[in-house]
Amino acid sequence: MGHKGDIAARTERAFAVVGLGGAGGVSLGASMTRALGAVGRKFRSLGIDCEEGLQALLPLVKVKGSISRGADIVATGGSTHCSTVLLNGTACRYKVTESGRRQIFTFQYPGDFCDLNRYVLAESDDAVAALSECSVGIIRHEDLERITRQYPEMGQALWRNVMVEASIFREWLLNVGQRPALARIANLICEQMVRLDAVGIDGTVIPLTQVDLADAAAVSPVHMNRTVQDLRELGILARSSRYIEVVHRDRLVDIAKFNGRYLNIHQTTSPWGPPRWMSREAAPLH
Amino acid sequence: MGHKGDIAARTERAFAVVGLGGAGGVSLGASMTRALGAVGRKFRSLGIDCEEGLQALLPLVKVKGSISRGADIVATGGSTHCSTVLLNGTACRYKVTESGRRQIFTFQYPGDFCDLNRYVLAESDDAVAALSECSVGIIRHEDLERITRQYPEMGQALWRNVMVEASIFREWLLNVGQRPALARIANLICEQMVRLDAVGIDGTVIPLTQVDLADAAAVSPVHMNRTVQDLRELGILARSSRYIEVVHRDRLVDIAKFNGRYLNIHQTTSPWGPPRWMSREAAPLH
DNA sequence: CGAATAGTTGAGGTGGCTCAAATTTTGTGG
DNA sequence: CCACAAAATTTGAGCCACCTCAACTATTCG
Repeated sequence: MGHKGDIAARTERAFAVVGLGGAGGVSLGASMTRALGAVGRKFRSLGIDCEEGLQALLPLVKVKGSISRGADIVATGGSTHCSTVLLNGTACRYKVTESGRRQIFTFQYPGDFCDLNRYVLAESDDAVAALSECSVGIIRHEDLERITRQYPEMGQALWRNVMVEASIFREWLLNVGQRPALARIANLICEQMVRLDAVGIDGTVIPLTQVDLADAAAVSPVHMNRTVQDLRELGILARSSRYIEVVHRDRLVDIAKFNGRYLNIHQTTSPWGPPRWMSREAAPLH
Repeated sequence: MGHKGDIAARTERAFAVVGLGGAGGVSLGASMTRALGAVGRKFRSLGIDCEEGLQALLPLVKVKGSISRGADIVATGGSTHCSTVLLNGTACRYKVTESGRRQIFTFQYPGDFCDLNRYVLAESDDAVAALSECSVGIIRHEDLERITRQYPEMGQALWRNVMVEASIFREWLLNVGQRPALARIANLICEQMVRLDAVGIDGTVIPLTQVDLADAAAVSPVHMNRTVQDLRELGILARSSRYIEVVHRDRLVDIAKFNGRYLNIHQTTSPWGPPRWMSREAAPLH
């Protein structure tokens, strides 16, 4: 308990000092600290408690700048010498068919790596687009290499990160392939709640439009809209525009029959209580 | 050219000698050599040319035995101290919804690792089932660890393997989410052709039933059947039972608008000519 | 040769799609 | 702060790709 907060605090402090060297103004410094803090939280959600490694890694993240909604953060294509981290905002990984239809593979939140696959594979045919104003950082592959050599736990975290991503793809495939629209959409929303909470963002407010969700759930925007309205009438979602607001978590989890084990989240930074979402036939606690 | 065959030959020799110690009878020995050879071909398809590493790895693969169609090779659940390799037969990775619907995530062929994710993640909620009589081998995680420490290239190969798997999941999600049944099924079949060829198995004969394919493409068995019949009438598939036989590769690739880049296959063991499937808007060759 | 599995066929139903237009919300420049 | 443009959401209507159910046939295997 005290332990968690402890590490978080030390992590942020480390950044304020090392990352910015005390040079920036108050406002920039604060936002930077918060931004890099997301990376720290992400690592913690992966079950890594290697403060030293984190302190070594984070100063190597160079803030690259801001990208506006609709623009690509990472484009299709060949290898690069560095990888991208989302520091602020919401993004999505996607691909487009020959006939122009877009499928979103995963949503990305602060702390998420955008193109770790390129670190290994060089060639990649998917892209990452900003779904809101985003700020991103980059880290050079050689730096990443050095860190993982020096702090094996950090390398493990990256492995886990990749594995969890793959696990998300599989769950989505199950979701899109086998569940009817309502359950499918409910599942999708549940996942976003949990993942947002895991990096310390309030999961009841999901920063995605209905159109974004439609491309993720593989339903038409029209049908997404109708389903959202159904969920509102059930008292589960709130009447909000440009984002989804969950007002009745439990009932949503119930409709979805959601089980978040596939996310492999180890610890939660969420101040919104214990991870109830794991409830369903989850942990062998007693 | 000569190079390829060279390595393959040496690999097989290494096995016959090291793996079996010259102890087994002719028939068992030969099938063993062939089985482990698949693992070698798999590594080569990943673009790894580390013969030493392979020679070190392969003797550590213990043949575990035979599993019959329908049975699970790897069940849902917690961590193990070893990973499983498919040596012979066809398998699939899958998961089932709360309402009993099955989604297949990928098909697996000789040489494929079944549960590399458990090496990293401990917990995994998907399973691997045999789709034919399968023989599998196991390798202990500590051995894997030693090998990858000693031969970094081998570790790279495992990374790549995981990344390519994830890439397949994404493509399938695009496929299931955004393409109509005919194109979807054509894509699916194209992928199997290419992947089989890549490990030296004739890709024109795909060892999958229509039911298996249906659970992968997320269409009902009835609709799969009707689509297969359509493809037959187009002269693309042959009239065959319990497997799919492709008689007109190019036309299938054309219907699918298939582009196999996402498979990241580096070299091909296939004696059936150059990888034409890569043709479509593929490499910047000239 | 029977039992099981895989494939085939017909008929009827529907979940979700497309098209198209209206309305609301948000962002932008003046 | 307003007016306009752009983006997001909403609504209605018609339709069709694919589904389910159910029975029948062909194949495989013990």
